[in-house]
Amino acid sequence: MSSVPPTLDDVAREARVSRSTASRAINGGDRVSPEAQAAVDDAVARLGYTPNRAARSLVTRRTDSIALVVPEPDTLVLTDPFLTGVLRGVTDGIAGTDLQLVLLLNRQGEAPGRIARYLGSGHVDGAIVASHHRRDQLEAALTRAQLPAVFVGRPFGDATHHYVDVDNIAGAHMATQRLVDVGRKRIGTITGPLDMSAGIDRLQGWRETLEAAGLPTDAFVEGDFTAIGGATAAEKLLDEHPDLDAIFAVSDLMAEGVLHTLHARGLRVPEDVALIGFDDLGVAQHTTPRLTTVHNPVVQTTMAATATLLGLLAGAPVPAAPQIFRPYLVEGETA
Amino acid sequence: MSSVPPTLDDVAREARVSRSTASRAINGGDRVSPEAQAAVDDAVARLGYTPNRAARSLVTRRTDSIALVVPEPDTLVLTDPFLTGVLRGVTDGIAGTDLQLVLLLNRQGEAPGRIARYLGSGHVDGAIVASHHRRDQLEAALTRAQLPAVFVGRPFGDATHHYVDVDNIAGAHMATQRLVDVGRKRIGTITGPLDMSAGIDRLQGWRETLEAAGLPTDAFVEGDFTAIGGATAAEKLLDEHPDLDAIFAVSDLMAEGVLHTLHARGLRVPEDVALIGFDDLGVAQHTTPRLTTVHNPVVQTTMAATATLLGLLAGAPVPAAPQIFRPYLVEGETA
DNA sequence: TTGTAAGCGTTATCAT
DNA sequence: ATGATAACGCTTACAA
Repeated sequence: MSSVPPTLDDVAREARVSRSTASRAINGGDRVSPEAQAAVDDAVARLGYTPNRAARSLVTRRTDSIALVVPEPDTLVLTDPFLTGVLRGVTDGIAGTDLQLVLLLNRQGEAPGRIARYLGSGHVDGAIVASHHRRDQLEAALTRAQLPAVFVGRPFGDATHHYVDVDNIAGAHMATQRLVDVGRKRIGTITGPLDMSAGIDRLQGWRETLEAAGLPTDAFVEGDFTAIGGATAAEKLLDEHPDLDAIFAVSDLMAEGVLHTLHARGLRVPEDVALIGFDDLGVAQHTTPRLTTVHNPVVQTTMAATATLLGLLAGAPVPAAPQIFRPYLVEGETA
Repeated sequence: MSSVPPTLDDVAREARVSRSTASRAINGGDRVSPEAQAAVDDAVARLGYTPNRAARSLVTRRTDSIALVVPEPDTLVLTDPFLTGVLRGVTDGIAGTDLQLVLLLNRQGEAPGRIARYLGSGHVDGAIVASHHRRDQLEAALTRAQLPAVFVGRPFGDATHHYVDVDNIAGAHMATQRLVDVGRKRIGTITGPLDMSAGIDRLQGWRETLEAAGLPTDAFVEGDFTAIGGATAAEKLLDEHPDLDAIFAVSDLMAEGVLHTLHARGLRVPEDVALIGFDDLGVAQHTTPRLTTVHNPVVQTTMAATATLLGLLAGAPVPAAPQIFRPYLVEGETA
């Protein structure tokens, strides 16, 4: 009942072995006699011993923890189902391991660099990066720190970073093609942030599809992946292009906002304006009318990223190419 | 460009001072000459030095990190806006500090005790516990470990743990009273898990209000805070009590499920059955019709919990009583 | 198989 | 104000 936690020395004393033997018994038990092993196990149980990670990490140079980095300037993203999916993917991905998850979020009005500094100072063995913007200097920091890392979503720099992604271009193509197929001629889009690869790629998918169909590609407004942002962008888009008969909002949250704007303007969906979203992470099923969308396998994607990171940490050979997951169209009532 | 990170010794050498002086200069700079300070600052910048936390923590016996513990057996809670709010509250609460956040989630089908063990072994300086169930032995583990901790939501054991809470009884009262006020006579409830204090308290608030109004308190079914669970519970509730003219679902997610069930049965809301939820964390505004609910100030509550924890860590005097935040009714179209 | 001893990178104590 | 020096709790050669 002492106030200070027991140390390895205490265990060794209790088990009447040397500290080294105790250590060996505790870590896998290689080269320890059955008797010693039993004695140590006993002592550990009696004392309620649990190794001091700081001390261990000091000598092993491992921390047994990984970071989930979300360098998102907007705290509201926490509300985004995408992030929830990422979190889920990472926790599922490290289930069964002894790894701890350290959450590195950008903080309200905080000087940049804190995250980079943290990553650089050996407090974690590796990192999963999600919701990554072009401007944050994470990629450079990661390279500098030589920290094993896997991005969820294609990073920007030279192809030195590992990543896993959903095929955003294909997804945007599916969505846009659907609108073309149902006979829409004037198809606008509300993009994601254009400093994120998901934003860029989905815009590209939309544009290429329209070009292939011989339709105009001038109607787009940049959005921010939030519902309110989607509503606002829709106002702008409709003001500039009142003749639109379809909108592809590249996230369901934004599509929800668009729905709101369309409703406010008395436009019927899909009769007047067809609408299609992207993500299918729970939001689409709950809108009225139910949103047609493109399923984004985030959990799967993030689990793959985590698996890759674990491989990296284990010294596995570097995978040749990134894993790219395929999205698919989900029928709703809006397109 | 060496592969190993620079150590304090490197800095000291570079700055031409002793390691002790370097250390002092880095930590607050008490009792260091301006020259020495400058030299060290310079060296730190040149070398890109950042202290090794493990080493530091080994001697200071602090880890500069706190845990957010979510001992929730169901991984799906990650989707719950409540959790999102908690996460938000904690990150906001530690903004401006140097604290790191370690996320401790229950993992799919994992032996219990891992979290307790982790908390007990000095890897974090303190903990915020949310979504706590009676059965998990966290409280005991926390006491045993003498780890500073603050619960978000009243814990069960003897009153030894700090906590912050929303006044669930009052919130449930507001909701139920509203239903009474609009003339409903047969008011059922879908409770939260009854091994959680939020579940227990909201049920109590409902019951007391009905008793005071001279109405029956037999119509309740236990729910699980999820939308699907809410839908299922509503089926059961309506089967058992077809005469209900109002339902209080103690979370908006569950209320959403109830809405679905009512709709499926051709019951109009609020004409046939009035409905009121609890939380107001984004869900209520997006249902059709818009849900009447009770605002739950989670972010605020969790920030308070975090502030309390920081105080504890700083050795502040123990607050006499838990902070209890007050919910309030939010008008919608369903009651 | 076991134990001895040497660090891992910091901070803290105590002379100077 | 500064600098030796001794911990902190652990793992890991290396020797026995």
